[in-house]
Amino acid sequence: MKAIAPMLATIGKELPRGDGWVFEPKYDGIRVLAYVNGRDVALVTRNGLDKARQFPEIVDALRALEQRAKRPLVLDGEIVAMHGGVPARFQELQGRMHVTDASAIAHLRDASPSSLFAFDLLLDGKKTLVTEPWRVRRKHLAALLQPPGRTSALRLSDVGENGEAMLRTARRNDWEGVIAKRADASYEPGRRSRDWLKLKIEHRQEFVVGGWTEPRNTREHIGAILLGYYDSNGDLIYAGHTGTGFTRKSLLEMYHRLAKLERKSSPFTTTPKTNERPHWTRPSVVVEIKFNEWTGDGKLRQPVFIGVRDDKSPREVTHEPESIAKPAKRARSTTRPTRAGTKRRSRQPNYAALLDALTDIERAGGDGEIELPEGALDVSHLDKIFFPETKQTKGDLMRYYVRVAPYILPAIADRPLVMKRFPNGVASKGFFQQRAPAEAPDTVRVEAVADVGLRTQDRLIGGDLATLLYVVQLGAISIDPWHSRVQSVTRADYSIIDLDPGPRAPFSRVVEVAHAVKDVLDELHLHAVPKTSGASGVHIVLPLGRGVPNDGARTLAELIATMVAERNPKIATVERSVGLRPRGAVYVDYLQNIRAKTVAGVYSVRARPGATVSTPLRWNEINEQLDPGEFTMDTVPPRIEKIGDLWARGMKAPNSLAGVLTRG
DNA sequence: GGGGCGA
DNA sequence: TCGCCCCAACGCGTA
DNA sequence: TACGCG
Ligand SMILES: [Mn+2]
Ligand SMILES: [Mn+2]
Repeated sequence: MKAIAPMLATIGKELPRGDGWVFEPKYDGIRVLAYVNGRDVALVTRNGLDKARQFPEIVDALRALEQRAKRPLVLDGEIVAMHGGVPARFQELQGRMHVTDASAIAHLRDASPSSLFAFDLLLDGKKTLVTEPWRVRRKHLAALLQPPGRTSALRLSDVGENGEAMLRTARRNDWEGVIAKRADASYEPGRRSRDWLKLKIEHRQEFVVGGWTEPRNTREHIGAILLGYYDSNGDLIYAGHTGTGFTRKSLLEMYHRLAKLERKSSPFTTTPKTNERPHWTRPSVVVEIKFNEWTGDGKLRQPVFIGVRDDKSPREVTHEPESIAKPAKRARSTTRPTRAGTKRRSRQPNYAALLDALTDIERAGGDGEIELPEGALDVSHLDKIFFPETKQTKGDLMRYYVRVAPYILPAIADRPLVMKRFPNGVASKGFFQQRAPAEAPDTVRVEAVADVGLRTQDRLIGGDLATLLYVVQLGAISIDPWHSRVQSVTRADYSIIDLDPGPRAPFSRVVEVAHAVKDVLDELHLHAVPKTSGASGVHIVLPLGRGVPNDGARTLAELIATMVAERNPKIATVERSVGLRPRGAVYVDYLQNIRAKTVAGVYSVRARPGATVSTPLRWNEINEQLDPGEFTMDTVPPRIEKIGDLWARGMKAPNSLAGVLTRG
């Protein structure tokens, strides 16, 4: 098949007036022409690269189309990352653009699926459609893709006649913009035509990277990349620099990419002055940049790195004219001045005084400093609502952990902590953090913990009050400790049977399975502490002696879990495939007993409405009346006062594994 | 929540 | 000074 | 060796 160059759009400055225009979303992905015949599928980018290998699901869909149509086809469209069944932003495609490893491609196909949104048809069998008006081509395309697939990797692009409405939808859904097309226009391969208008609602375009600057402080590899575009004389004009928008990974990738291209002299016609020491490169990497506006002197305001584009050649990168975007409005600041907190002195942890100090700080504006046995700790935003349903604040959470400190601290002593942080409360999205922040005060315990490979990673280690309250200050709601201690991360000191109710399993089913576990434990002469998970499950935890490797803990849990599942196949399963589990069964998960895996620790609050707590139980409390929702931040401290620390009591004596082993 | 970064 | 952005990633069982 | 799972 002969290669065709795609038709290109001109930047539109306003919505075109008059009839005869149609409007499509500006899909935010990779523009490709799809060549399909009985033998082959090619997905050719504007740069002439074939991306078929990277997007097998699209190739399969096109093959299936060819099987039905039984004729060669050439489609024009955009490869778009899909997120929850709807088109996502270009960033989501990043991970797939450059992958060449076959197994990685196969994995990504499901992990981050993509679709080809077809918006034009250039060849239909022997019939060339490029000279036909858009209207006719669209009709052929729609007929070809009948019925329109909604879940497939090949979809018909949206189109509408109402430009205003399409633009509103675009703004609401955070699209990049809208493409206006003349309904009676033919397809002009390779031309940037005025019959297609690109209406951009945000400032975004490609730039050529001409170098990078040294990082400052704790930043790694690269401070900022230096950006430019070509003017009509072929001069590379410096347009600004940006260091935001990178993940740790994309920053490292950019560094590797640029380091290979380093050269002595600046590629810019006029060498820019940079804040940090510059490194110059051959101008061959093209990046997509989002920015607020062009400044008066032709620089970018607030540029943000979006991704690398290898589907555009550097020479194509020019200063694109303004479209219909307006500079984003500055959001009003919501922070308020900080106030000095109450300072108190104590060598011993004086819990009552600490509770008072936290209350004072919360009432006095939320920010302050507390005095702990390990030293001072800054806290802030204690008045922020973390649990909207119950109106409990970050201060409430911190006071809870102070109250249970005598019980939770020994339980997490020497254990690496994984944080799931919710700086804005349970209603907003949280994020995991493994690494100890570089800026952690030296009152908190940070240690270099051996990784799986030959490296180490700085992690927070539990056991003291400063570290506990520091992670809460960072927005961690639950406390998630490793099953092993820093002294010996390869050896677990407890083994966990994790009862996870399936979607249709009531809590009473969990109770039944917990009983079944208890029966097996009794038979094997093992003892364990049951606790609510704080969510909808139960954890049953067996203390181990020293010297049990992680896989020993797993094997023990596996043995018990398997026996439980075999004896109670209707209500308990160890089947890992969700689809194969019996309806309403409880998943008896023994696979949490693995290095660096965590379950919510004992006495940990969970990031769920109601601030429920993972609470140790007496076996006789596990009955039909048990309601895990009763154990909350408010009810657990008085419960401990009343019945004591069931965890410490139950975990004191390690199990003897002799009986288990002799059993075969 | 807090640091790096841009402006 | 403010606004924006990032902040993880793997071993296992099954086929 | 790949895929789904937590
Ligand atoms: Mn669980
Ligand atoms: Mn689980």
